[in-house]
Amino acid sequence: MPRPSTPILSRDRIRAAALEIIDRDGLPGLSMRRLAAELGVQAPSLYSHFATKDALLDDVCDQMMSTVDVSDFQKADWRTGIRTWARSYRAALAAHPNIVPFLAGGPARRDSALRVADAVHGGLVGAGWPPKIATMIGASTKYLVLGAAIGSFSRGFEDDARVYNDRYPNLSQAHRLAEHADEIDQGSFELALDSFLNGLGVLYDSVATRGGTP
Amino acid sequence: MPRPSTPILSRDRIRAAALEIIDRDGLPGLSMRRLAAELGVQAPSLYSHFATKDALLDDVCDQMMSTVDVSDFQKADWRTGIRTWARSYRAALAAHPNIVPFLAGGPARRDSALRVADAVHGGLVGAGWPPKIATMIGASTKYLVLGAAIGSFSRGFEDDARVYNDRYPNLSQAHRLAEHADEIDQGSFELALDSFLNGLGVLYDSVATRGGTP
DNA sequence: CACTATACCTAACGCTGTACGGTTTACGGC
DNA sequence: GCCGTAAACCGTACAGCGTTAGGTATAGTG
Repeated sequence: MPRPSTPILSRDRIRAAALEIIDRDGLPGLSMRRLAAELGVQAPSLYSHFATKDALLDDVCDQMMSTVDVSDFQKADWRTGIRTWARSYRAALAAHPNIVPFLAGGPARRDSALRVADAVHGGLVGAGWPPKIATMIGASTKYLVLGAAIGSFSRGFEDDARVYNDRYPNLSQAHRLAEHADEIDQGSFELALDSFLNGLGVLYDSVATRGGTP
Repeated sequence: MPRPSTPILSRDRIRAAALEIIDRDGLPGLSMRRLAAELGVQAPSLYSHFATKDALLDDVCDQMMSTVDVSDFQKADWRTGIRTWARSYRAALAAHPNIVPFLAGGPARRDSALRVADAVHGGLVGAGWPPKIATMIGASTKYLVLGAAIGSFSRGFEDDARVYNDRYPNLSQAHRLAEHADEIDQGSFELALDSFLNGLGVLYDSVATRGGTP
């Protein structure tokens, strides 16, 4: 079966199938053969559309990042800009947590990542932050989002209460974390974001160079 | 060459060699065969000491986490407790950044991780934080540290200035980030930690149940 | 001195990413 | 309408992966 009359594959279809497998079976569950099988095709055929597996994963990540919203840096004050950015960023990663370890490792040279970095830095400097600090605020926020996406805190604990009772008296309730994992993870993220922004507010008053939107 | 008169391998030696390879060649650079070769041994021999590769990596992580310092939760106020914990945590990860994606993915059921979680939660509750918020503070801090360790912000940018100038005006200086990567990453982490703690201070005054060390 | 557990070995299985070359079809130019 | 080229599949194959099974000689134990 050589070249088919209407193409079976397309970059979009491959991307979508790959993301589906990753969501369902985890990052190690994705192999080129399994992906190909799911698409009704042989593994090497995928290489007509993507140079390597990593290139495919890069593309999947790029697609995810395109939903990150940095528009508030131009429409609102810097706090709202950061908040909207961070929340949409986290939401994008939380929707596909299994790919985050790959995404986090890769460089920021992808187009969509640069688009975001540009908007963030521009927004902060425009609001009066010194460039050096603006860079660090961008980095800090990224840390928070990546960390929240990669290390679902609550899911790390066993459900079995007996593990904790004897030796870790302060963790006597830890086995119940898993039940409310999502709420706790989300609450922790919001707490961190709020506290971070509050703390930045104090700094802003002492270093901002011109009166942007405080 | 069957059983040697004096053992060639030991869990310690294997762990150390594995970490060395990971630091030098990255996480994908570690294979059981290469590790064995470096130890002057055949790959299956390693399975006399570790059940699987993941078990070995778990052990490496556990060893790294043993240097995390939570003693200030008992010796000082909660801010200092968090600060010392977060800094030693970050330092432990920054010393071996290549293993962080694995470490972050794994569960928190390892002994050293539970020891830390217990001390953190106990320290915060003891200082007057409501248990629910104490949990979230622990999670938030972990997010920050993991994110800072996994996503070295500055290293994500190309050195080539031309990449940015045309399309990303706000990133005109981005190519110089790599030069000062370490300082910027450290500075960003400290900025986030400071702001986070400052923000928490405000919250503390309104929710703490008894007057710990404010 | 015999017995067993240990700590290495070799061989092999099924899996991985991917390079190669073959085959048929779709498409643009004459 | 024919032809050359590029595209999009196929099958085969290779090196390397984690891991299992079974062999062998030594160390330690009764």
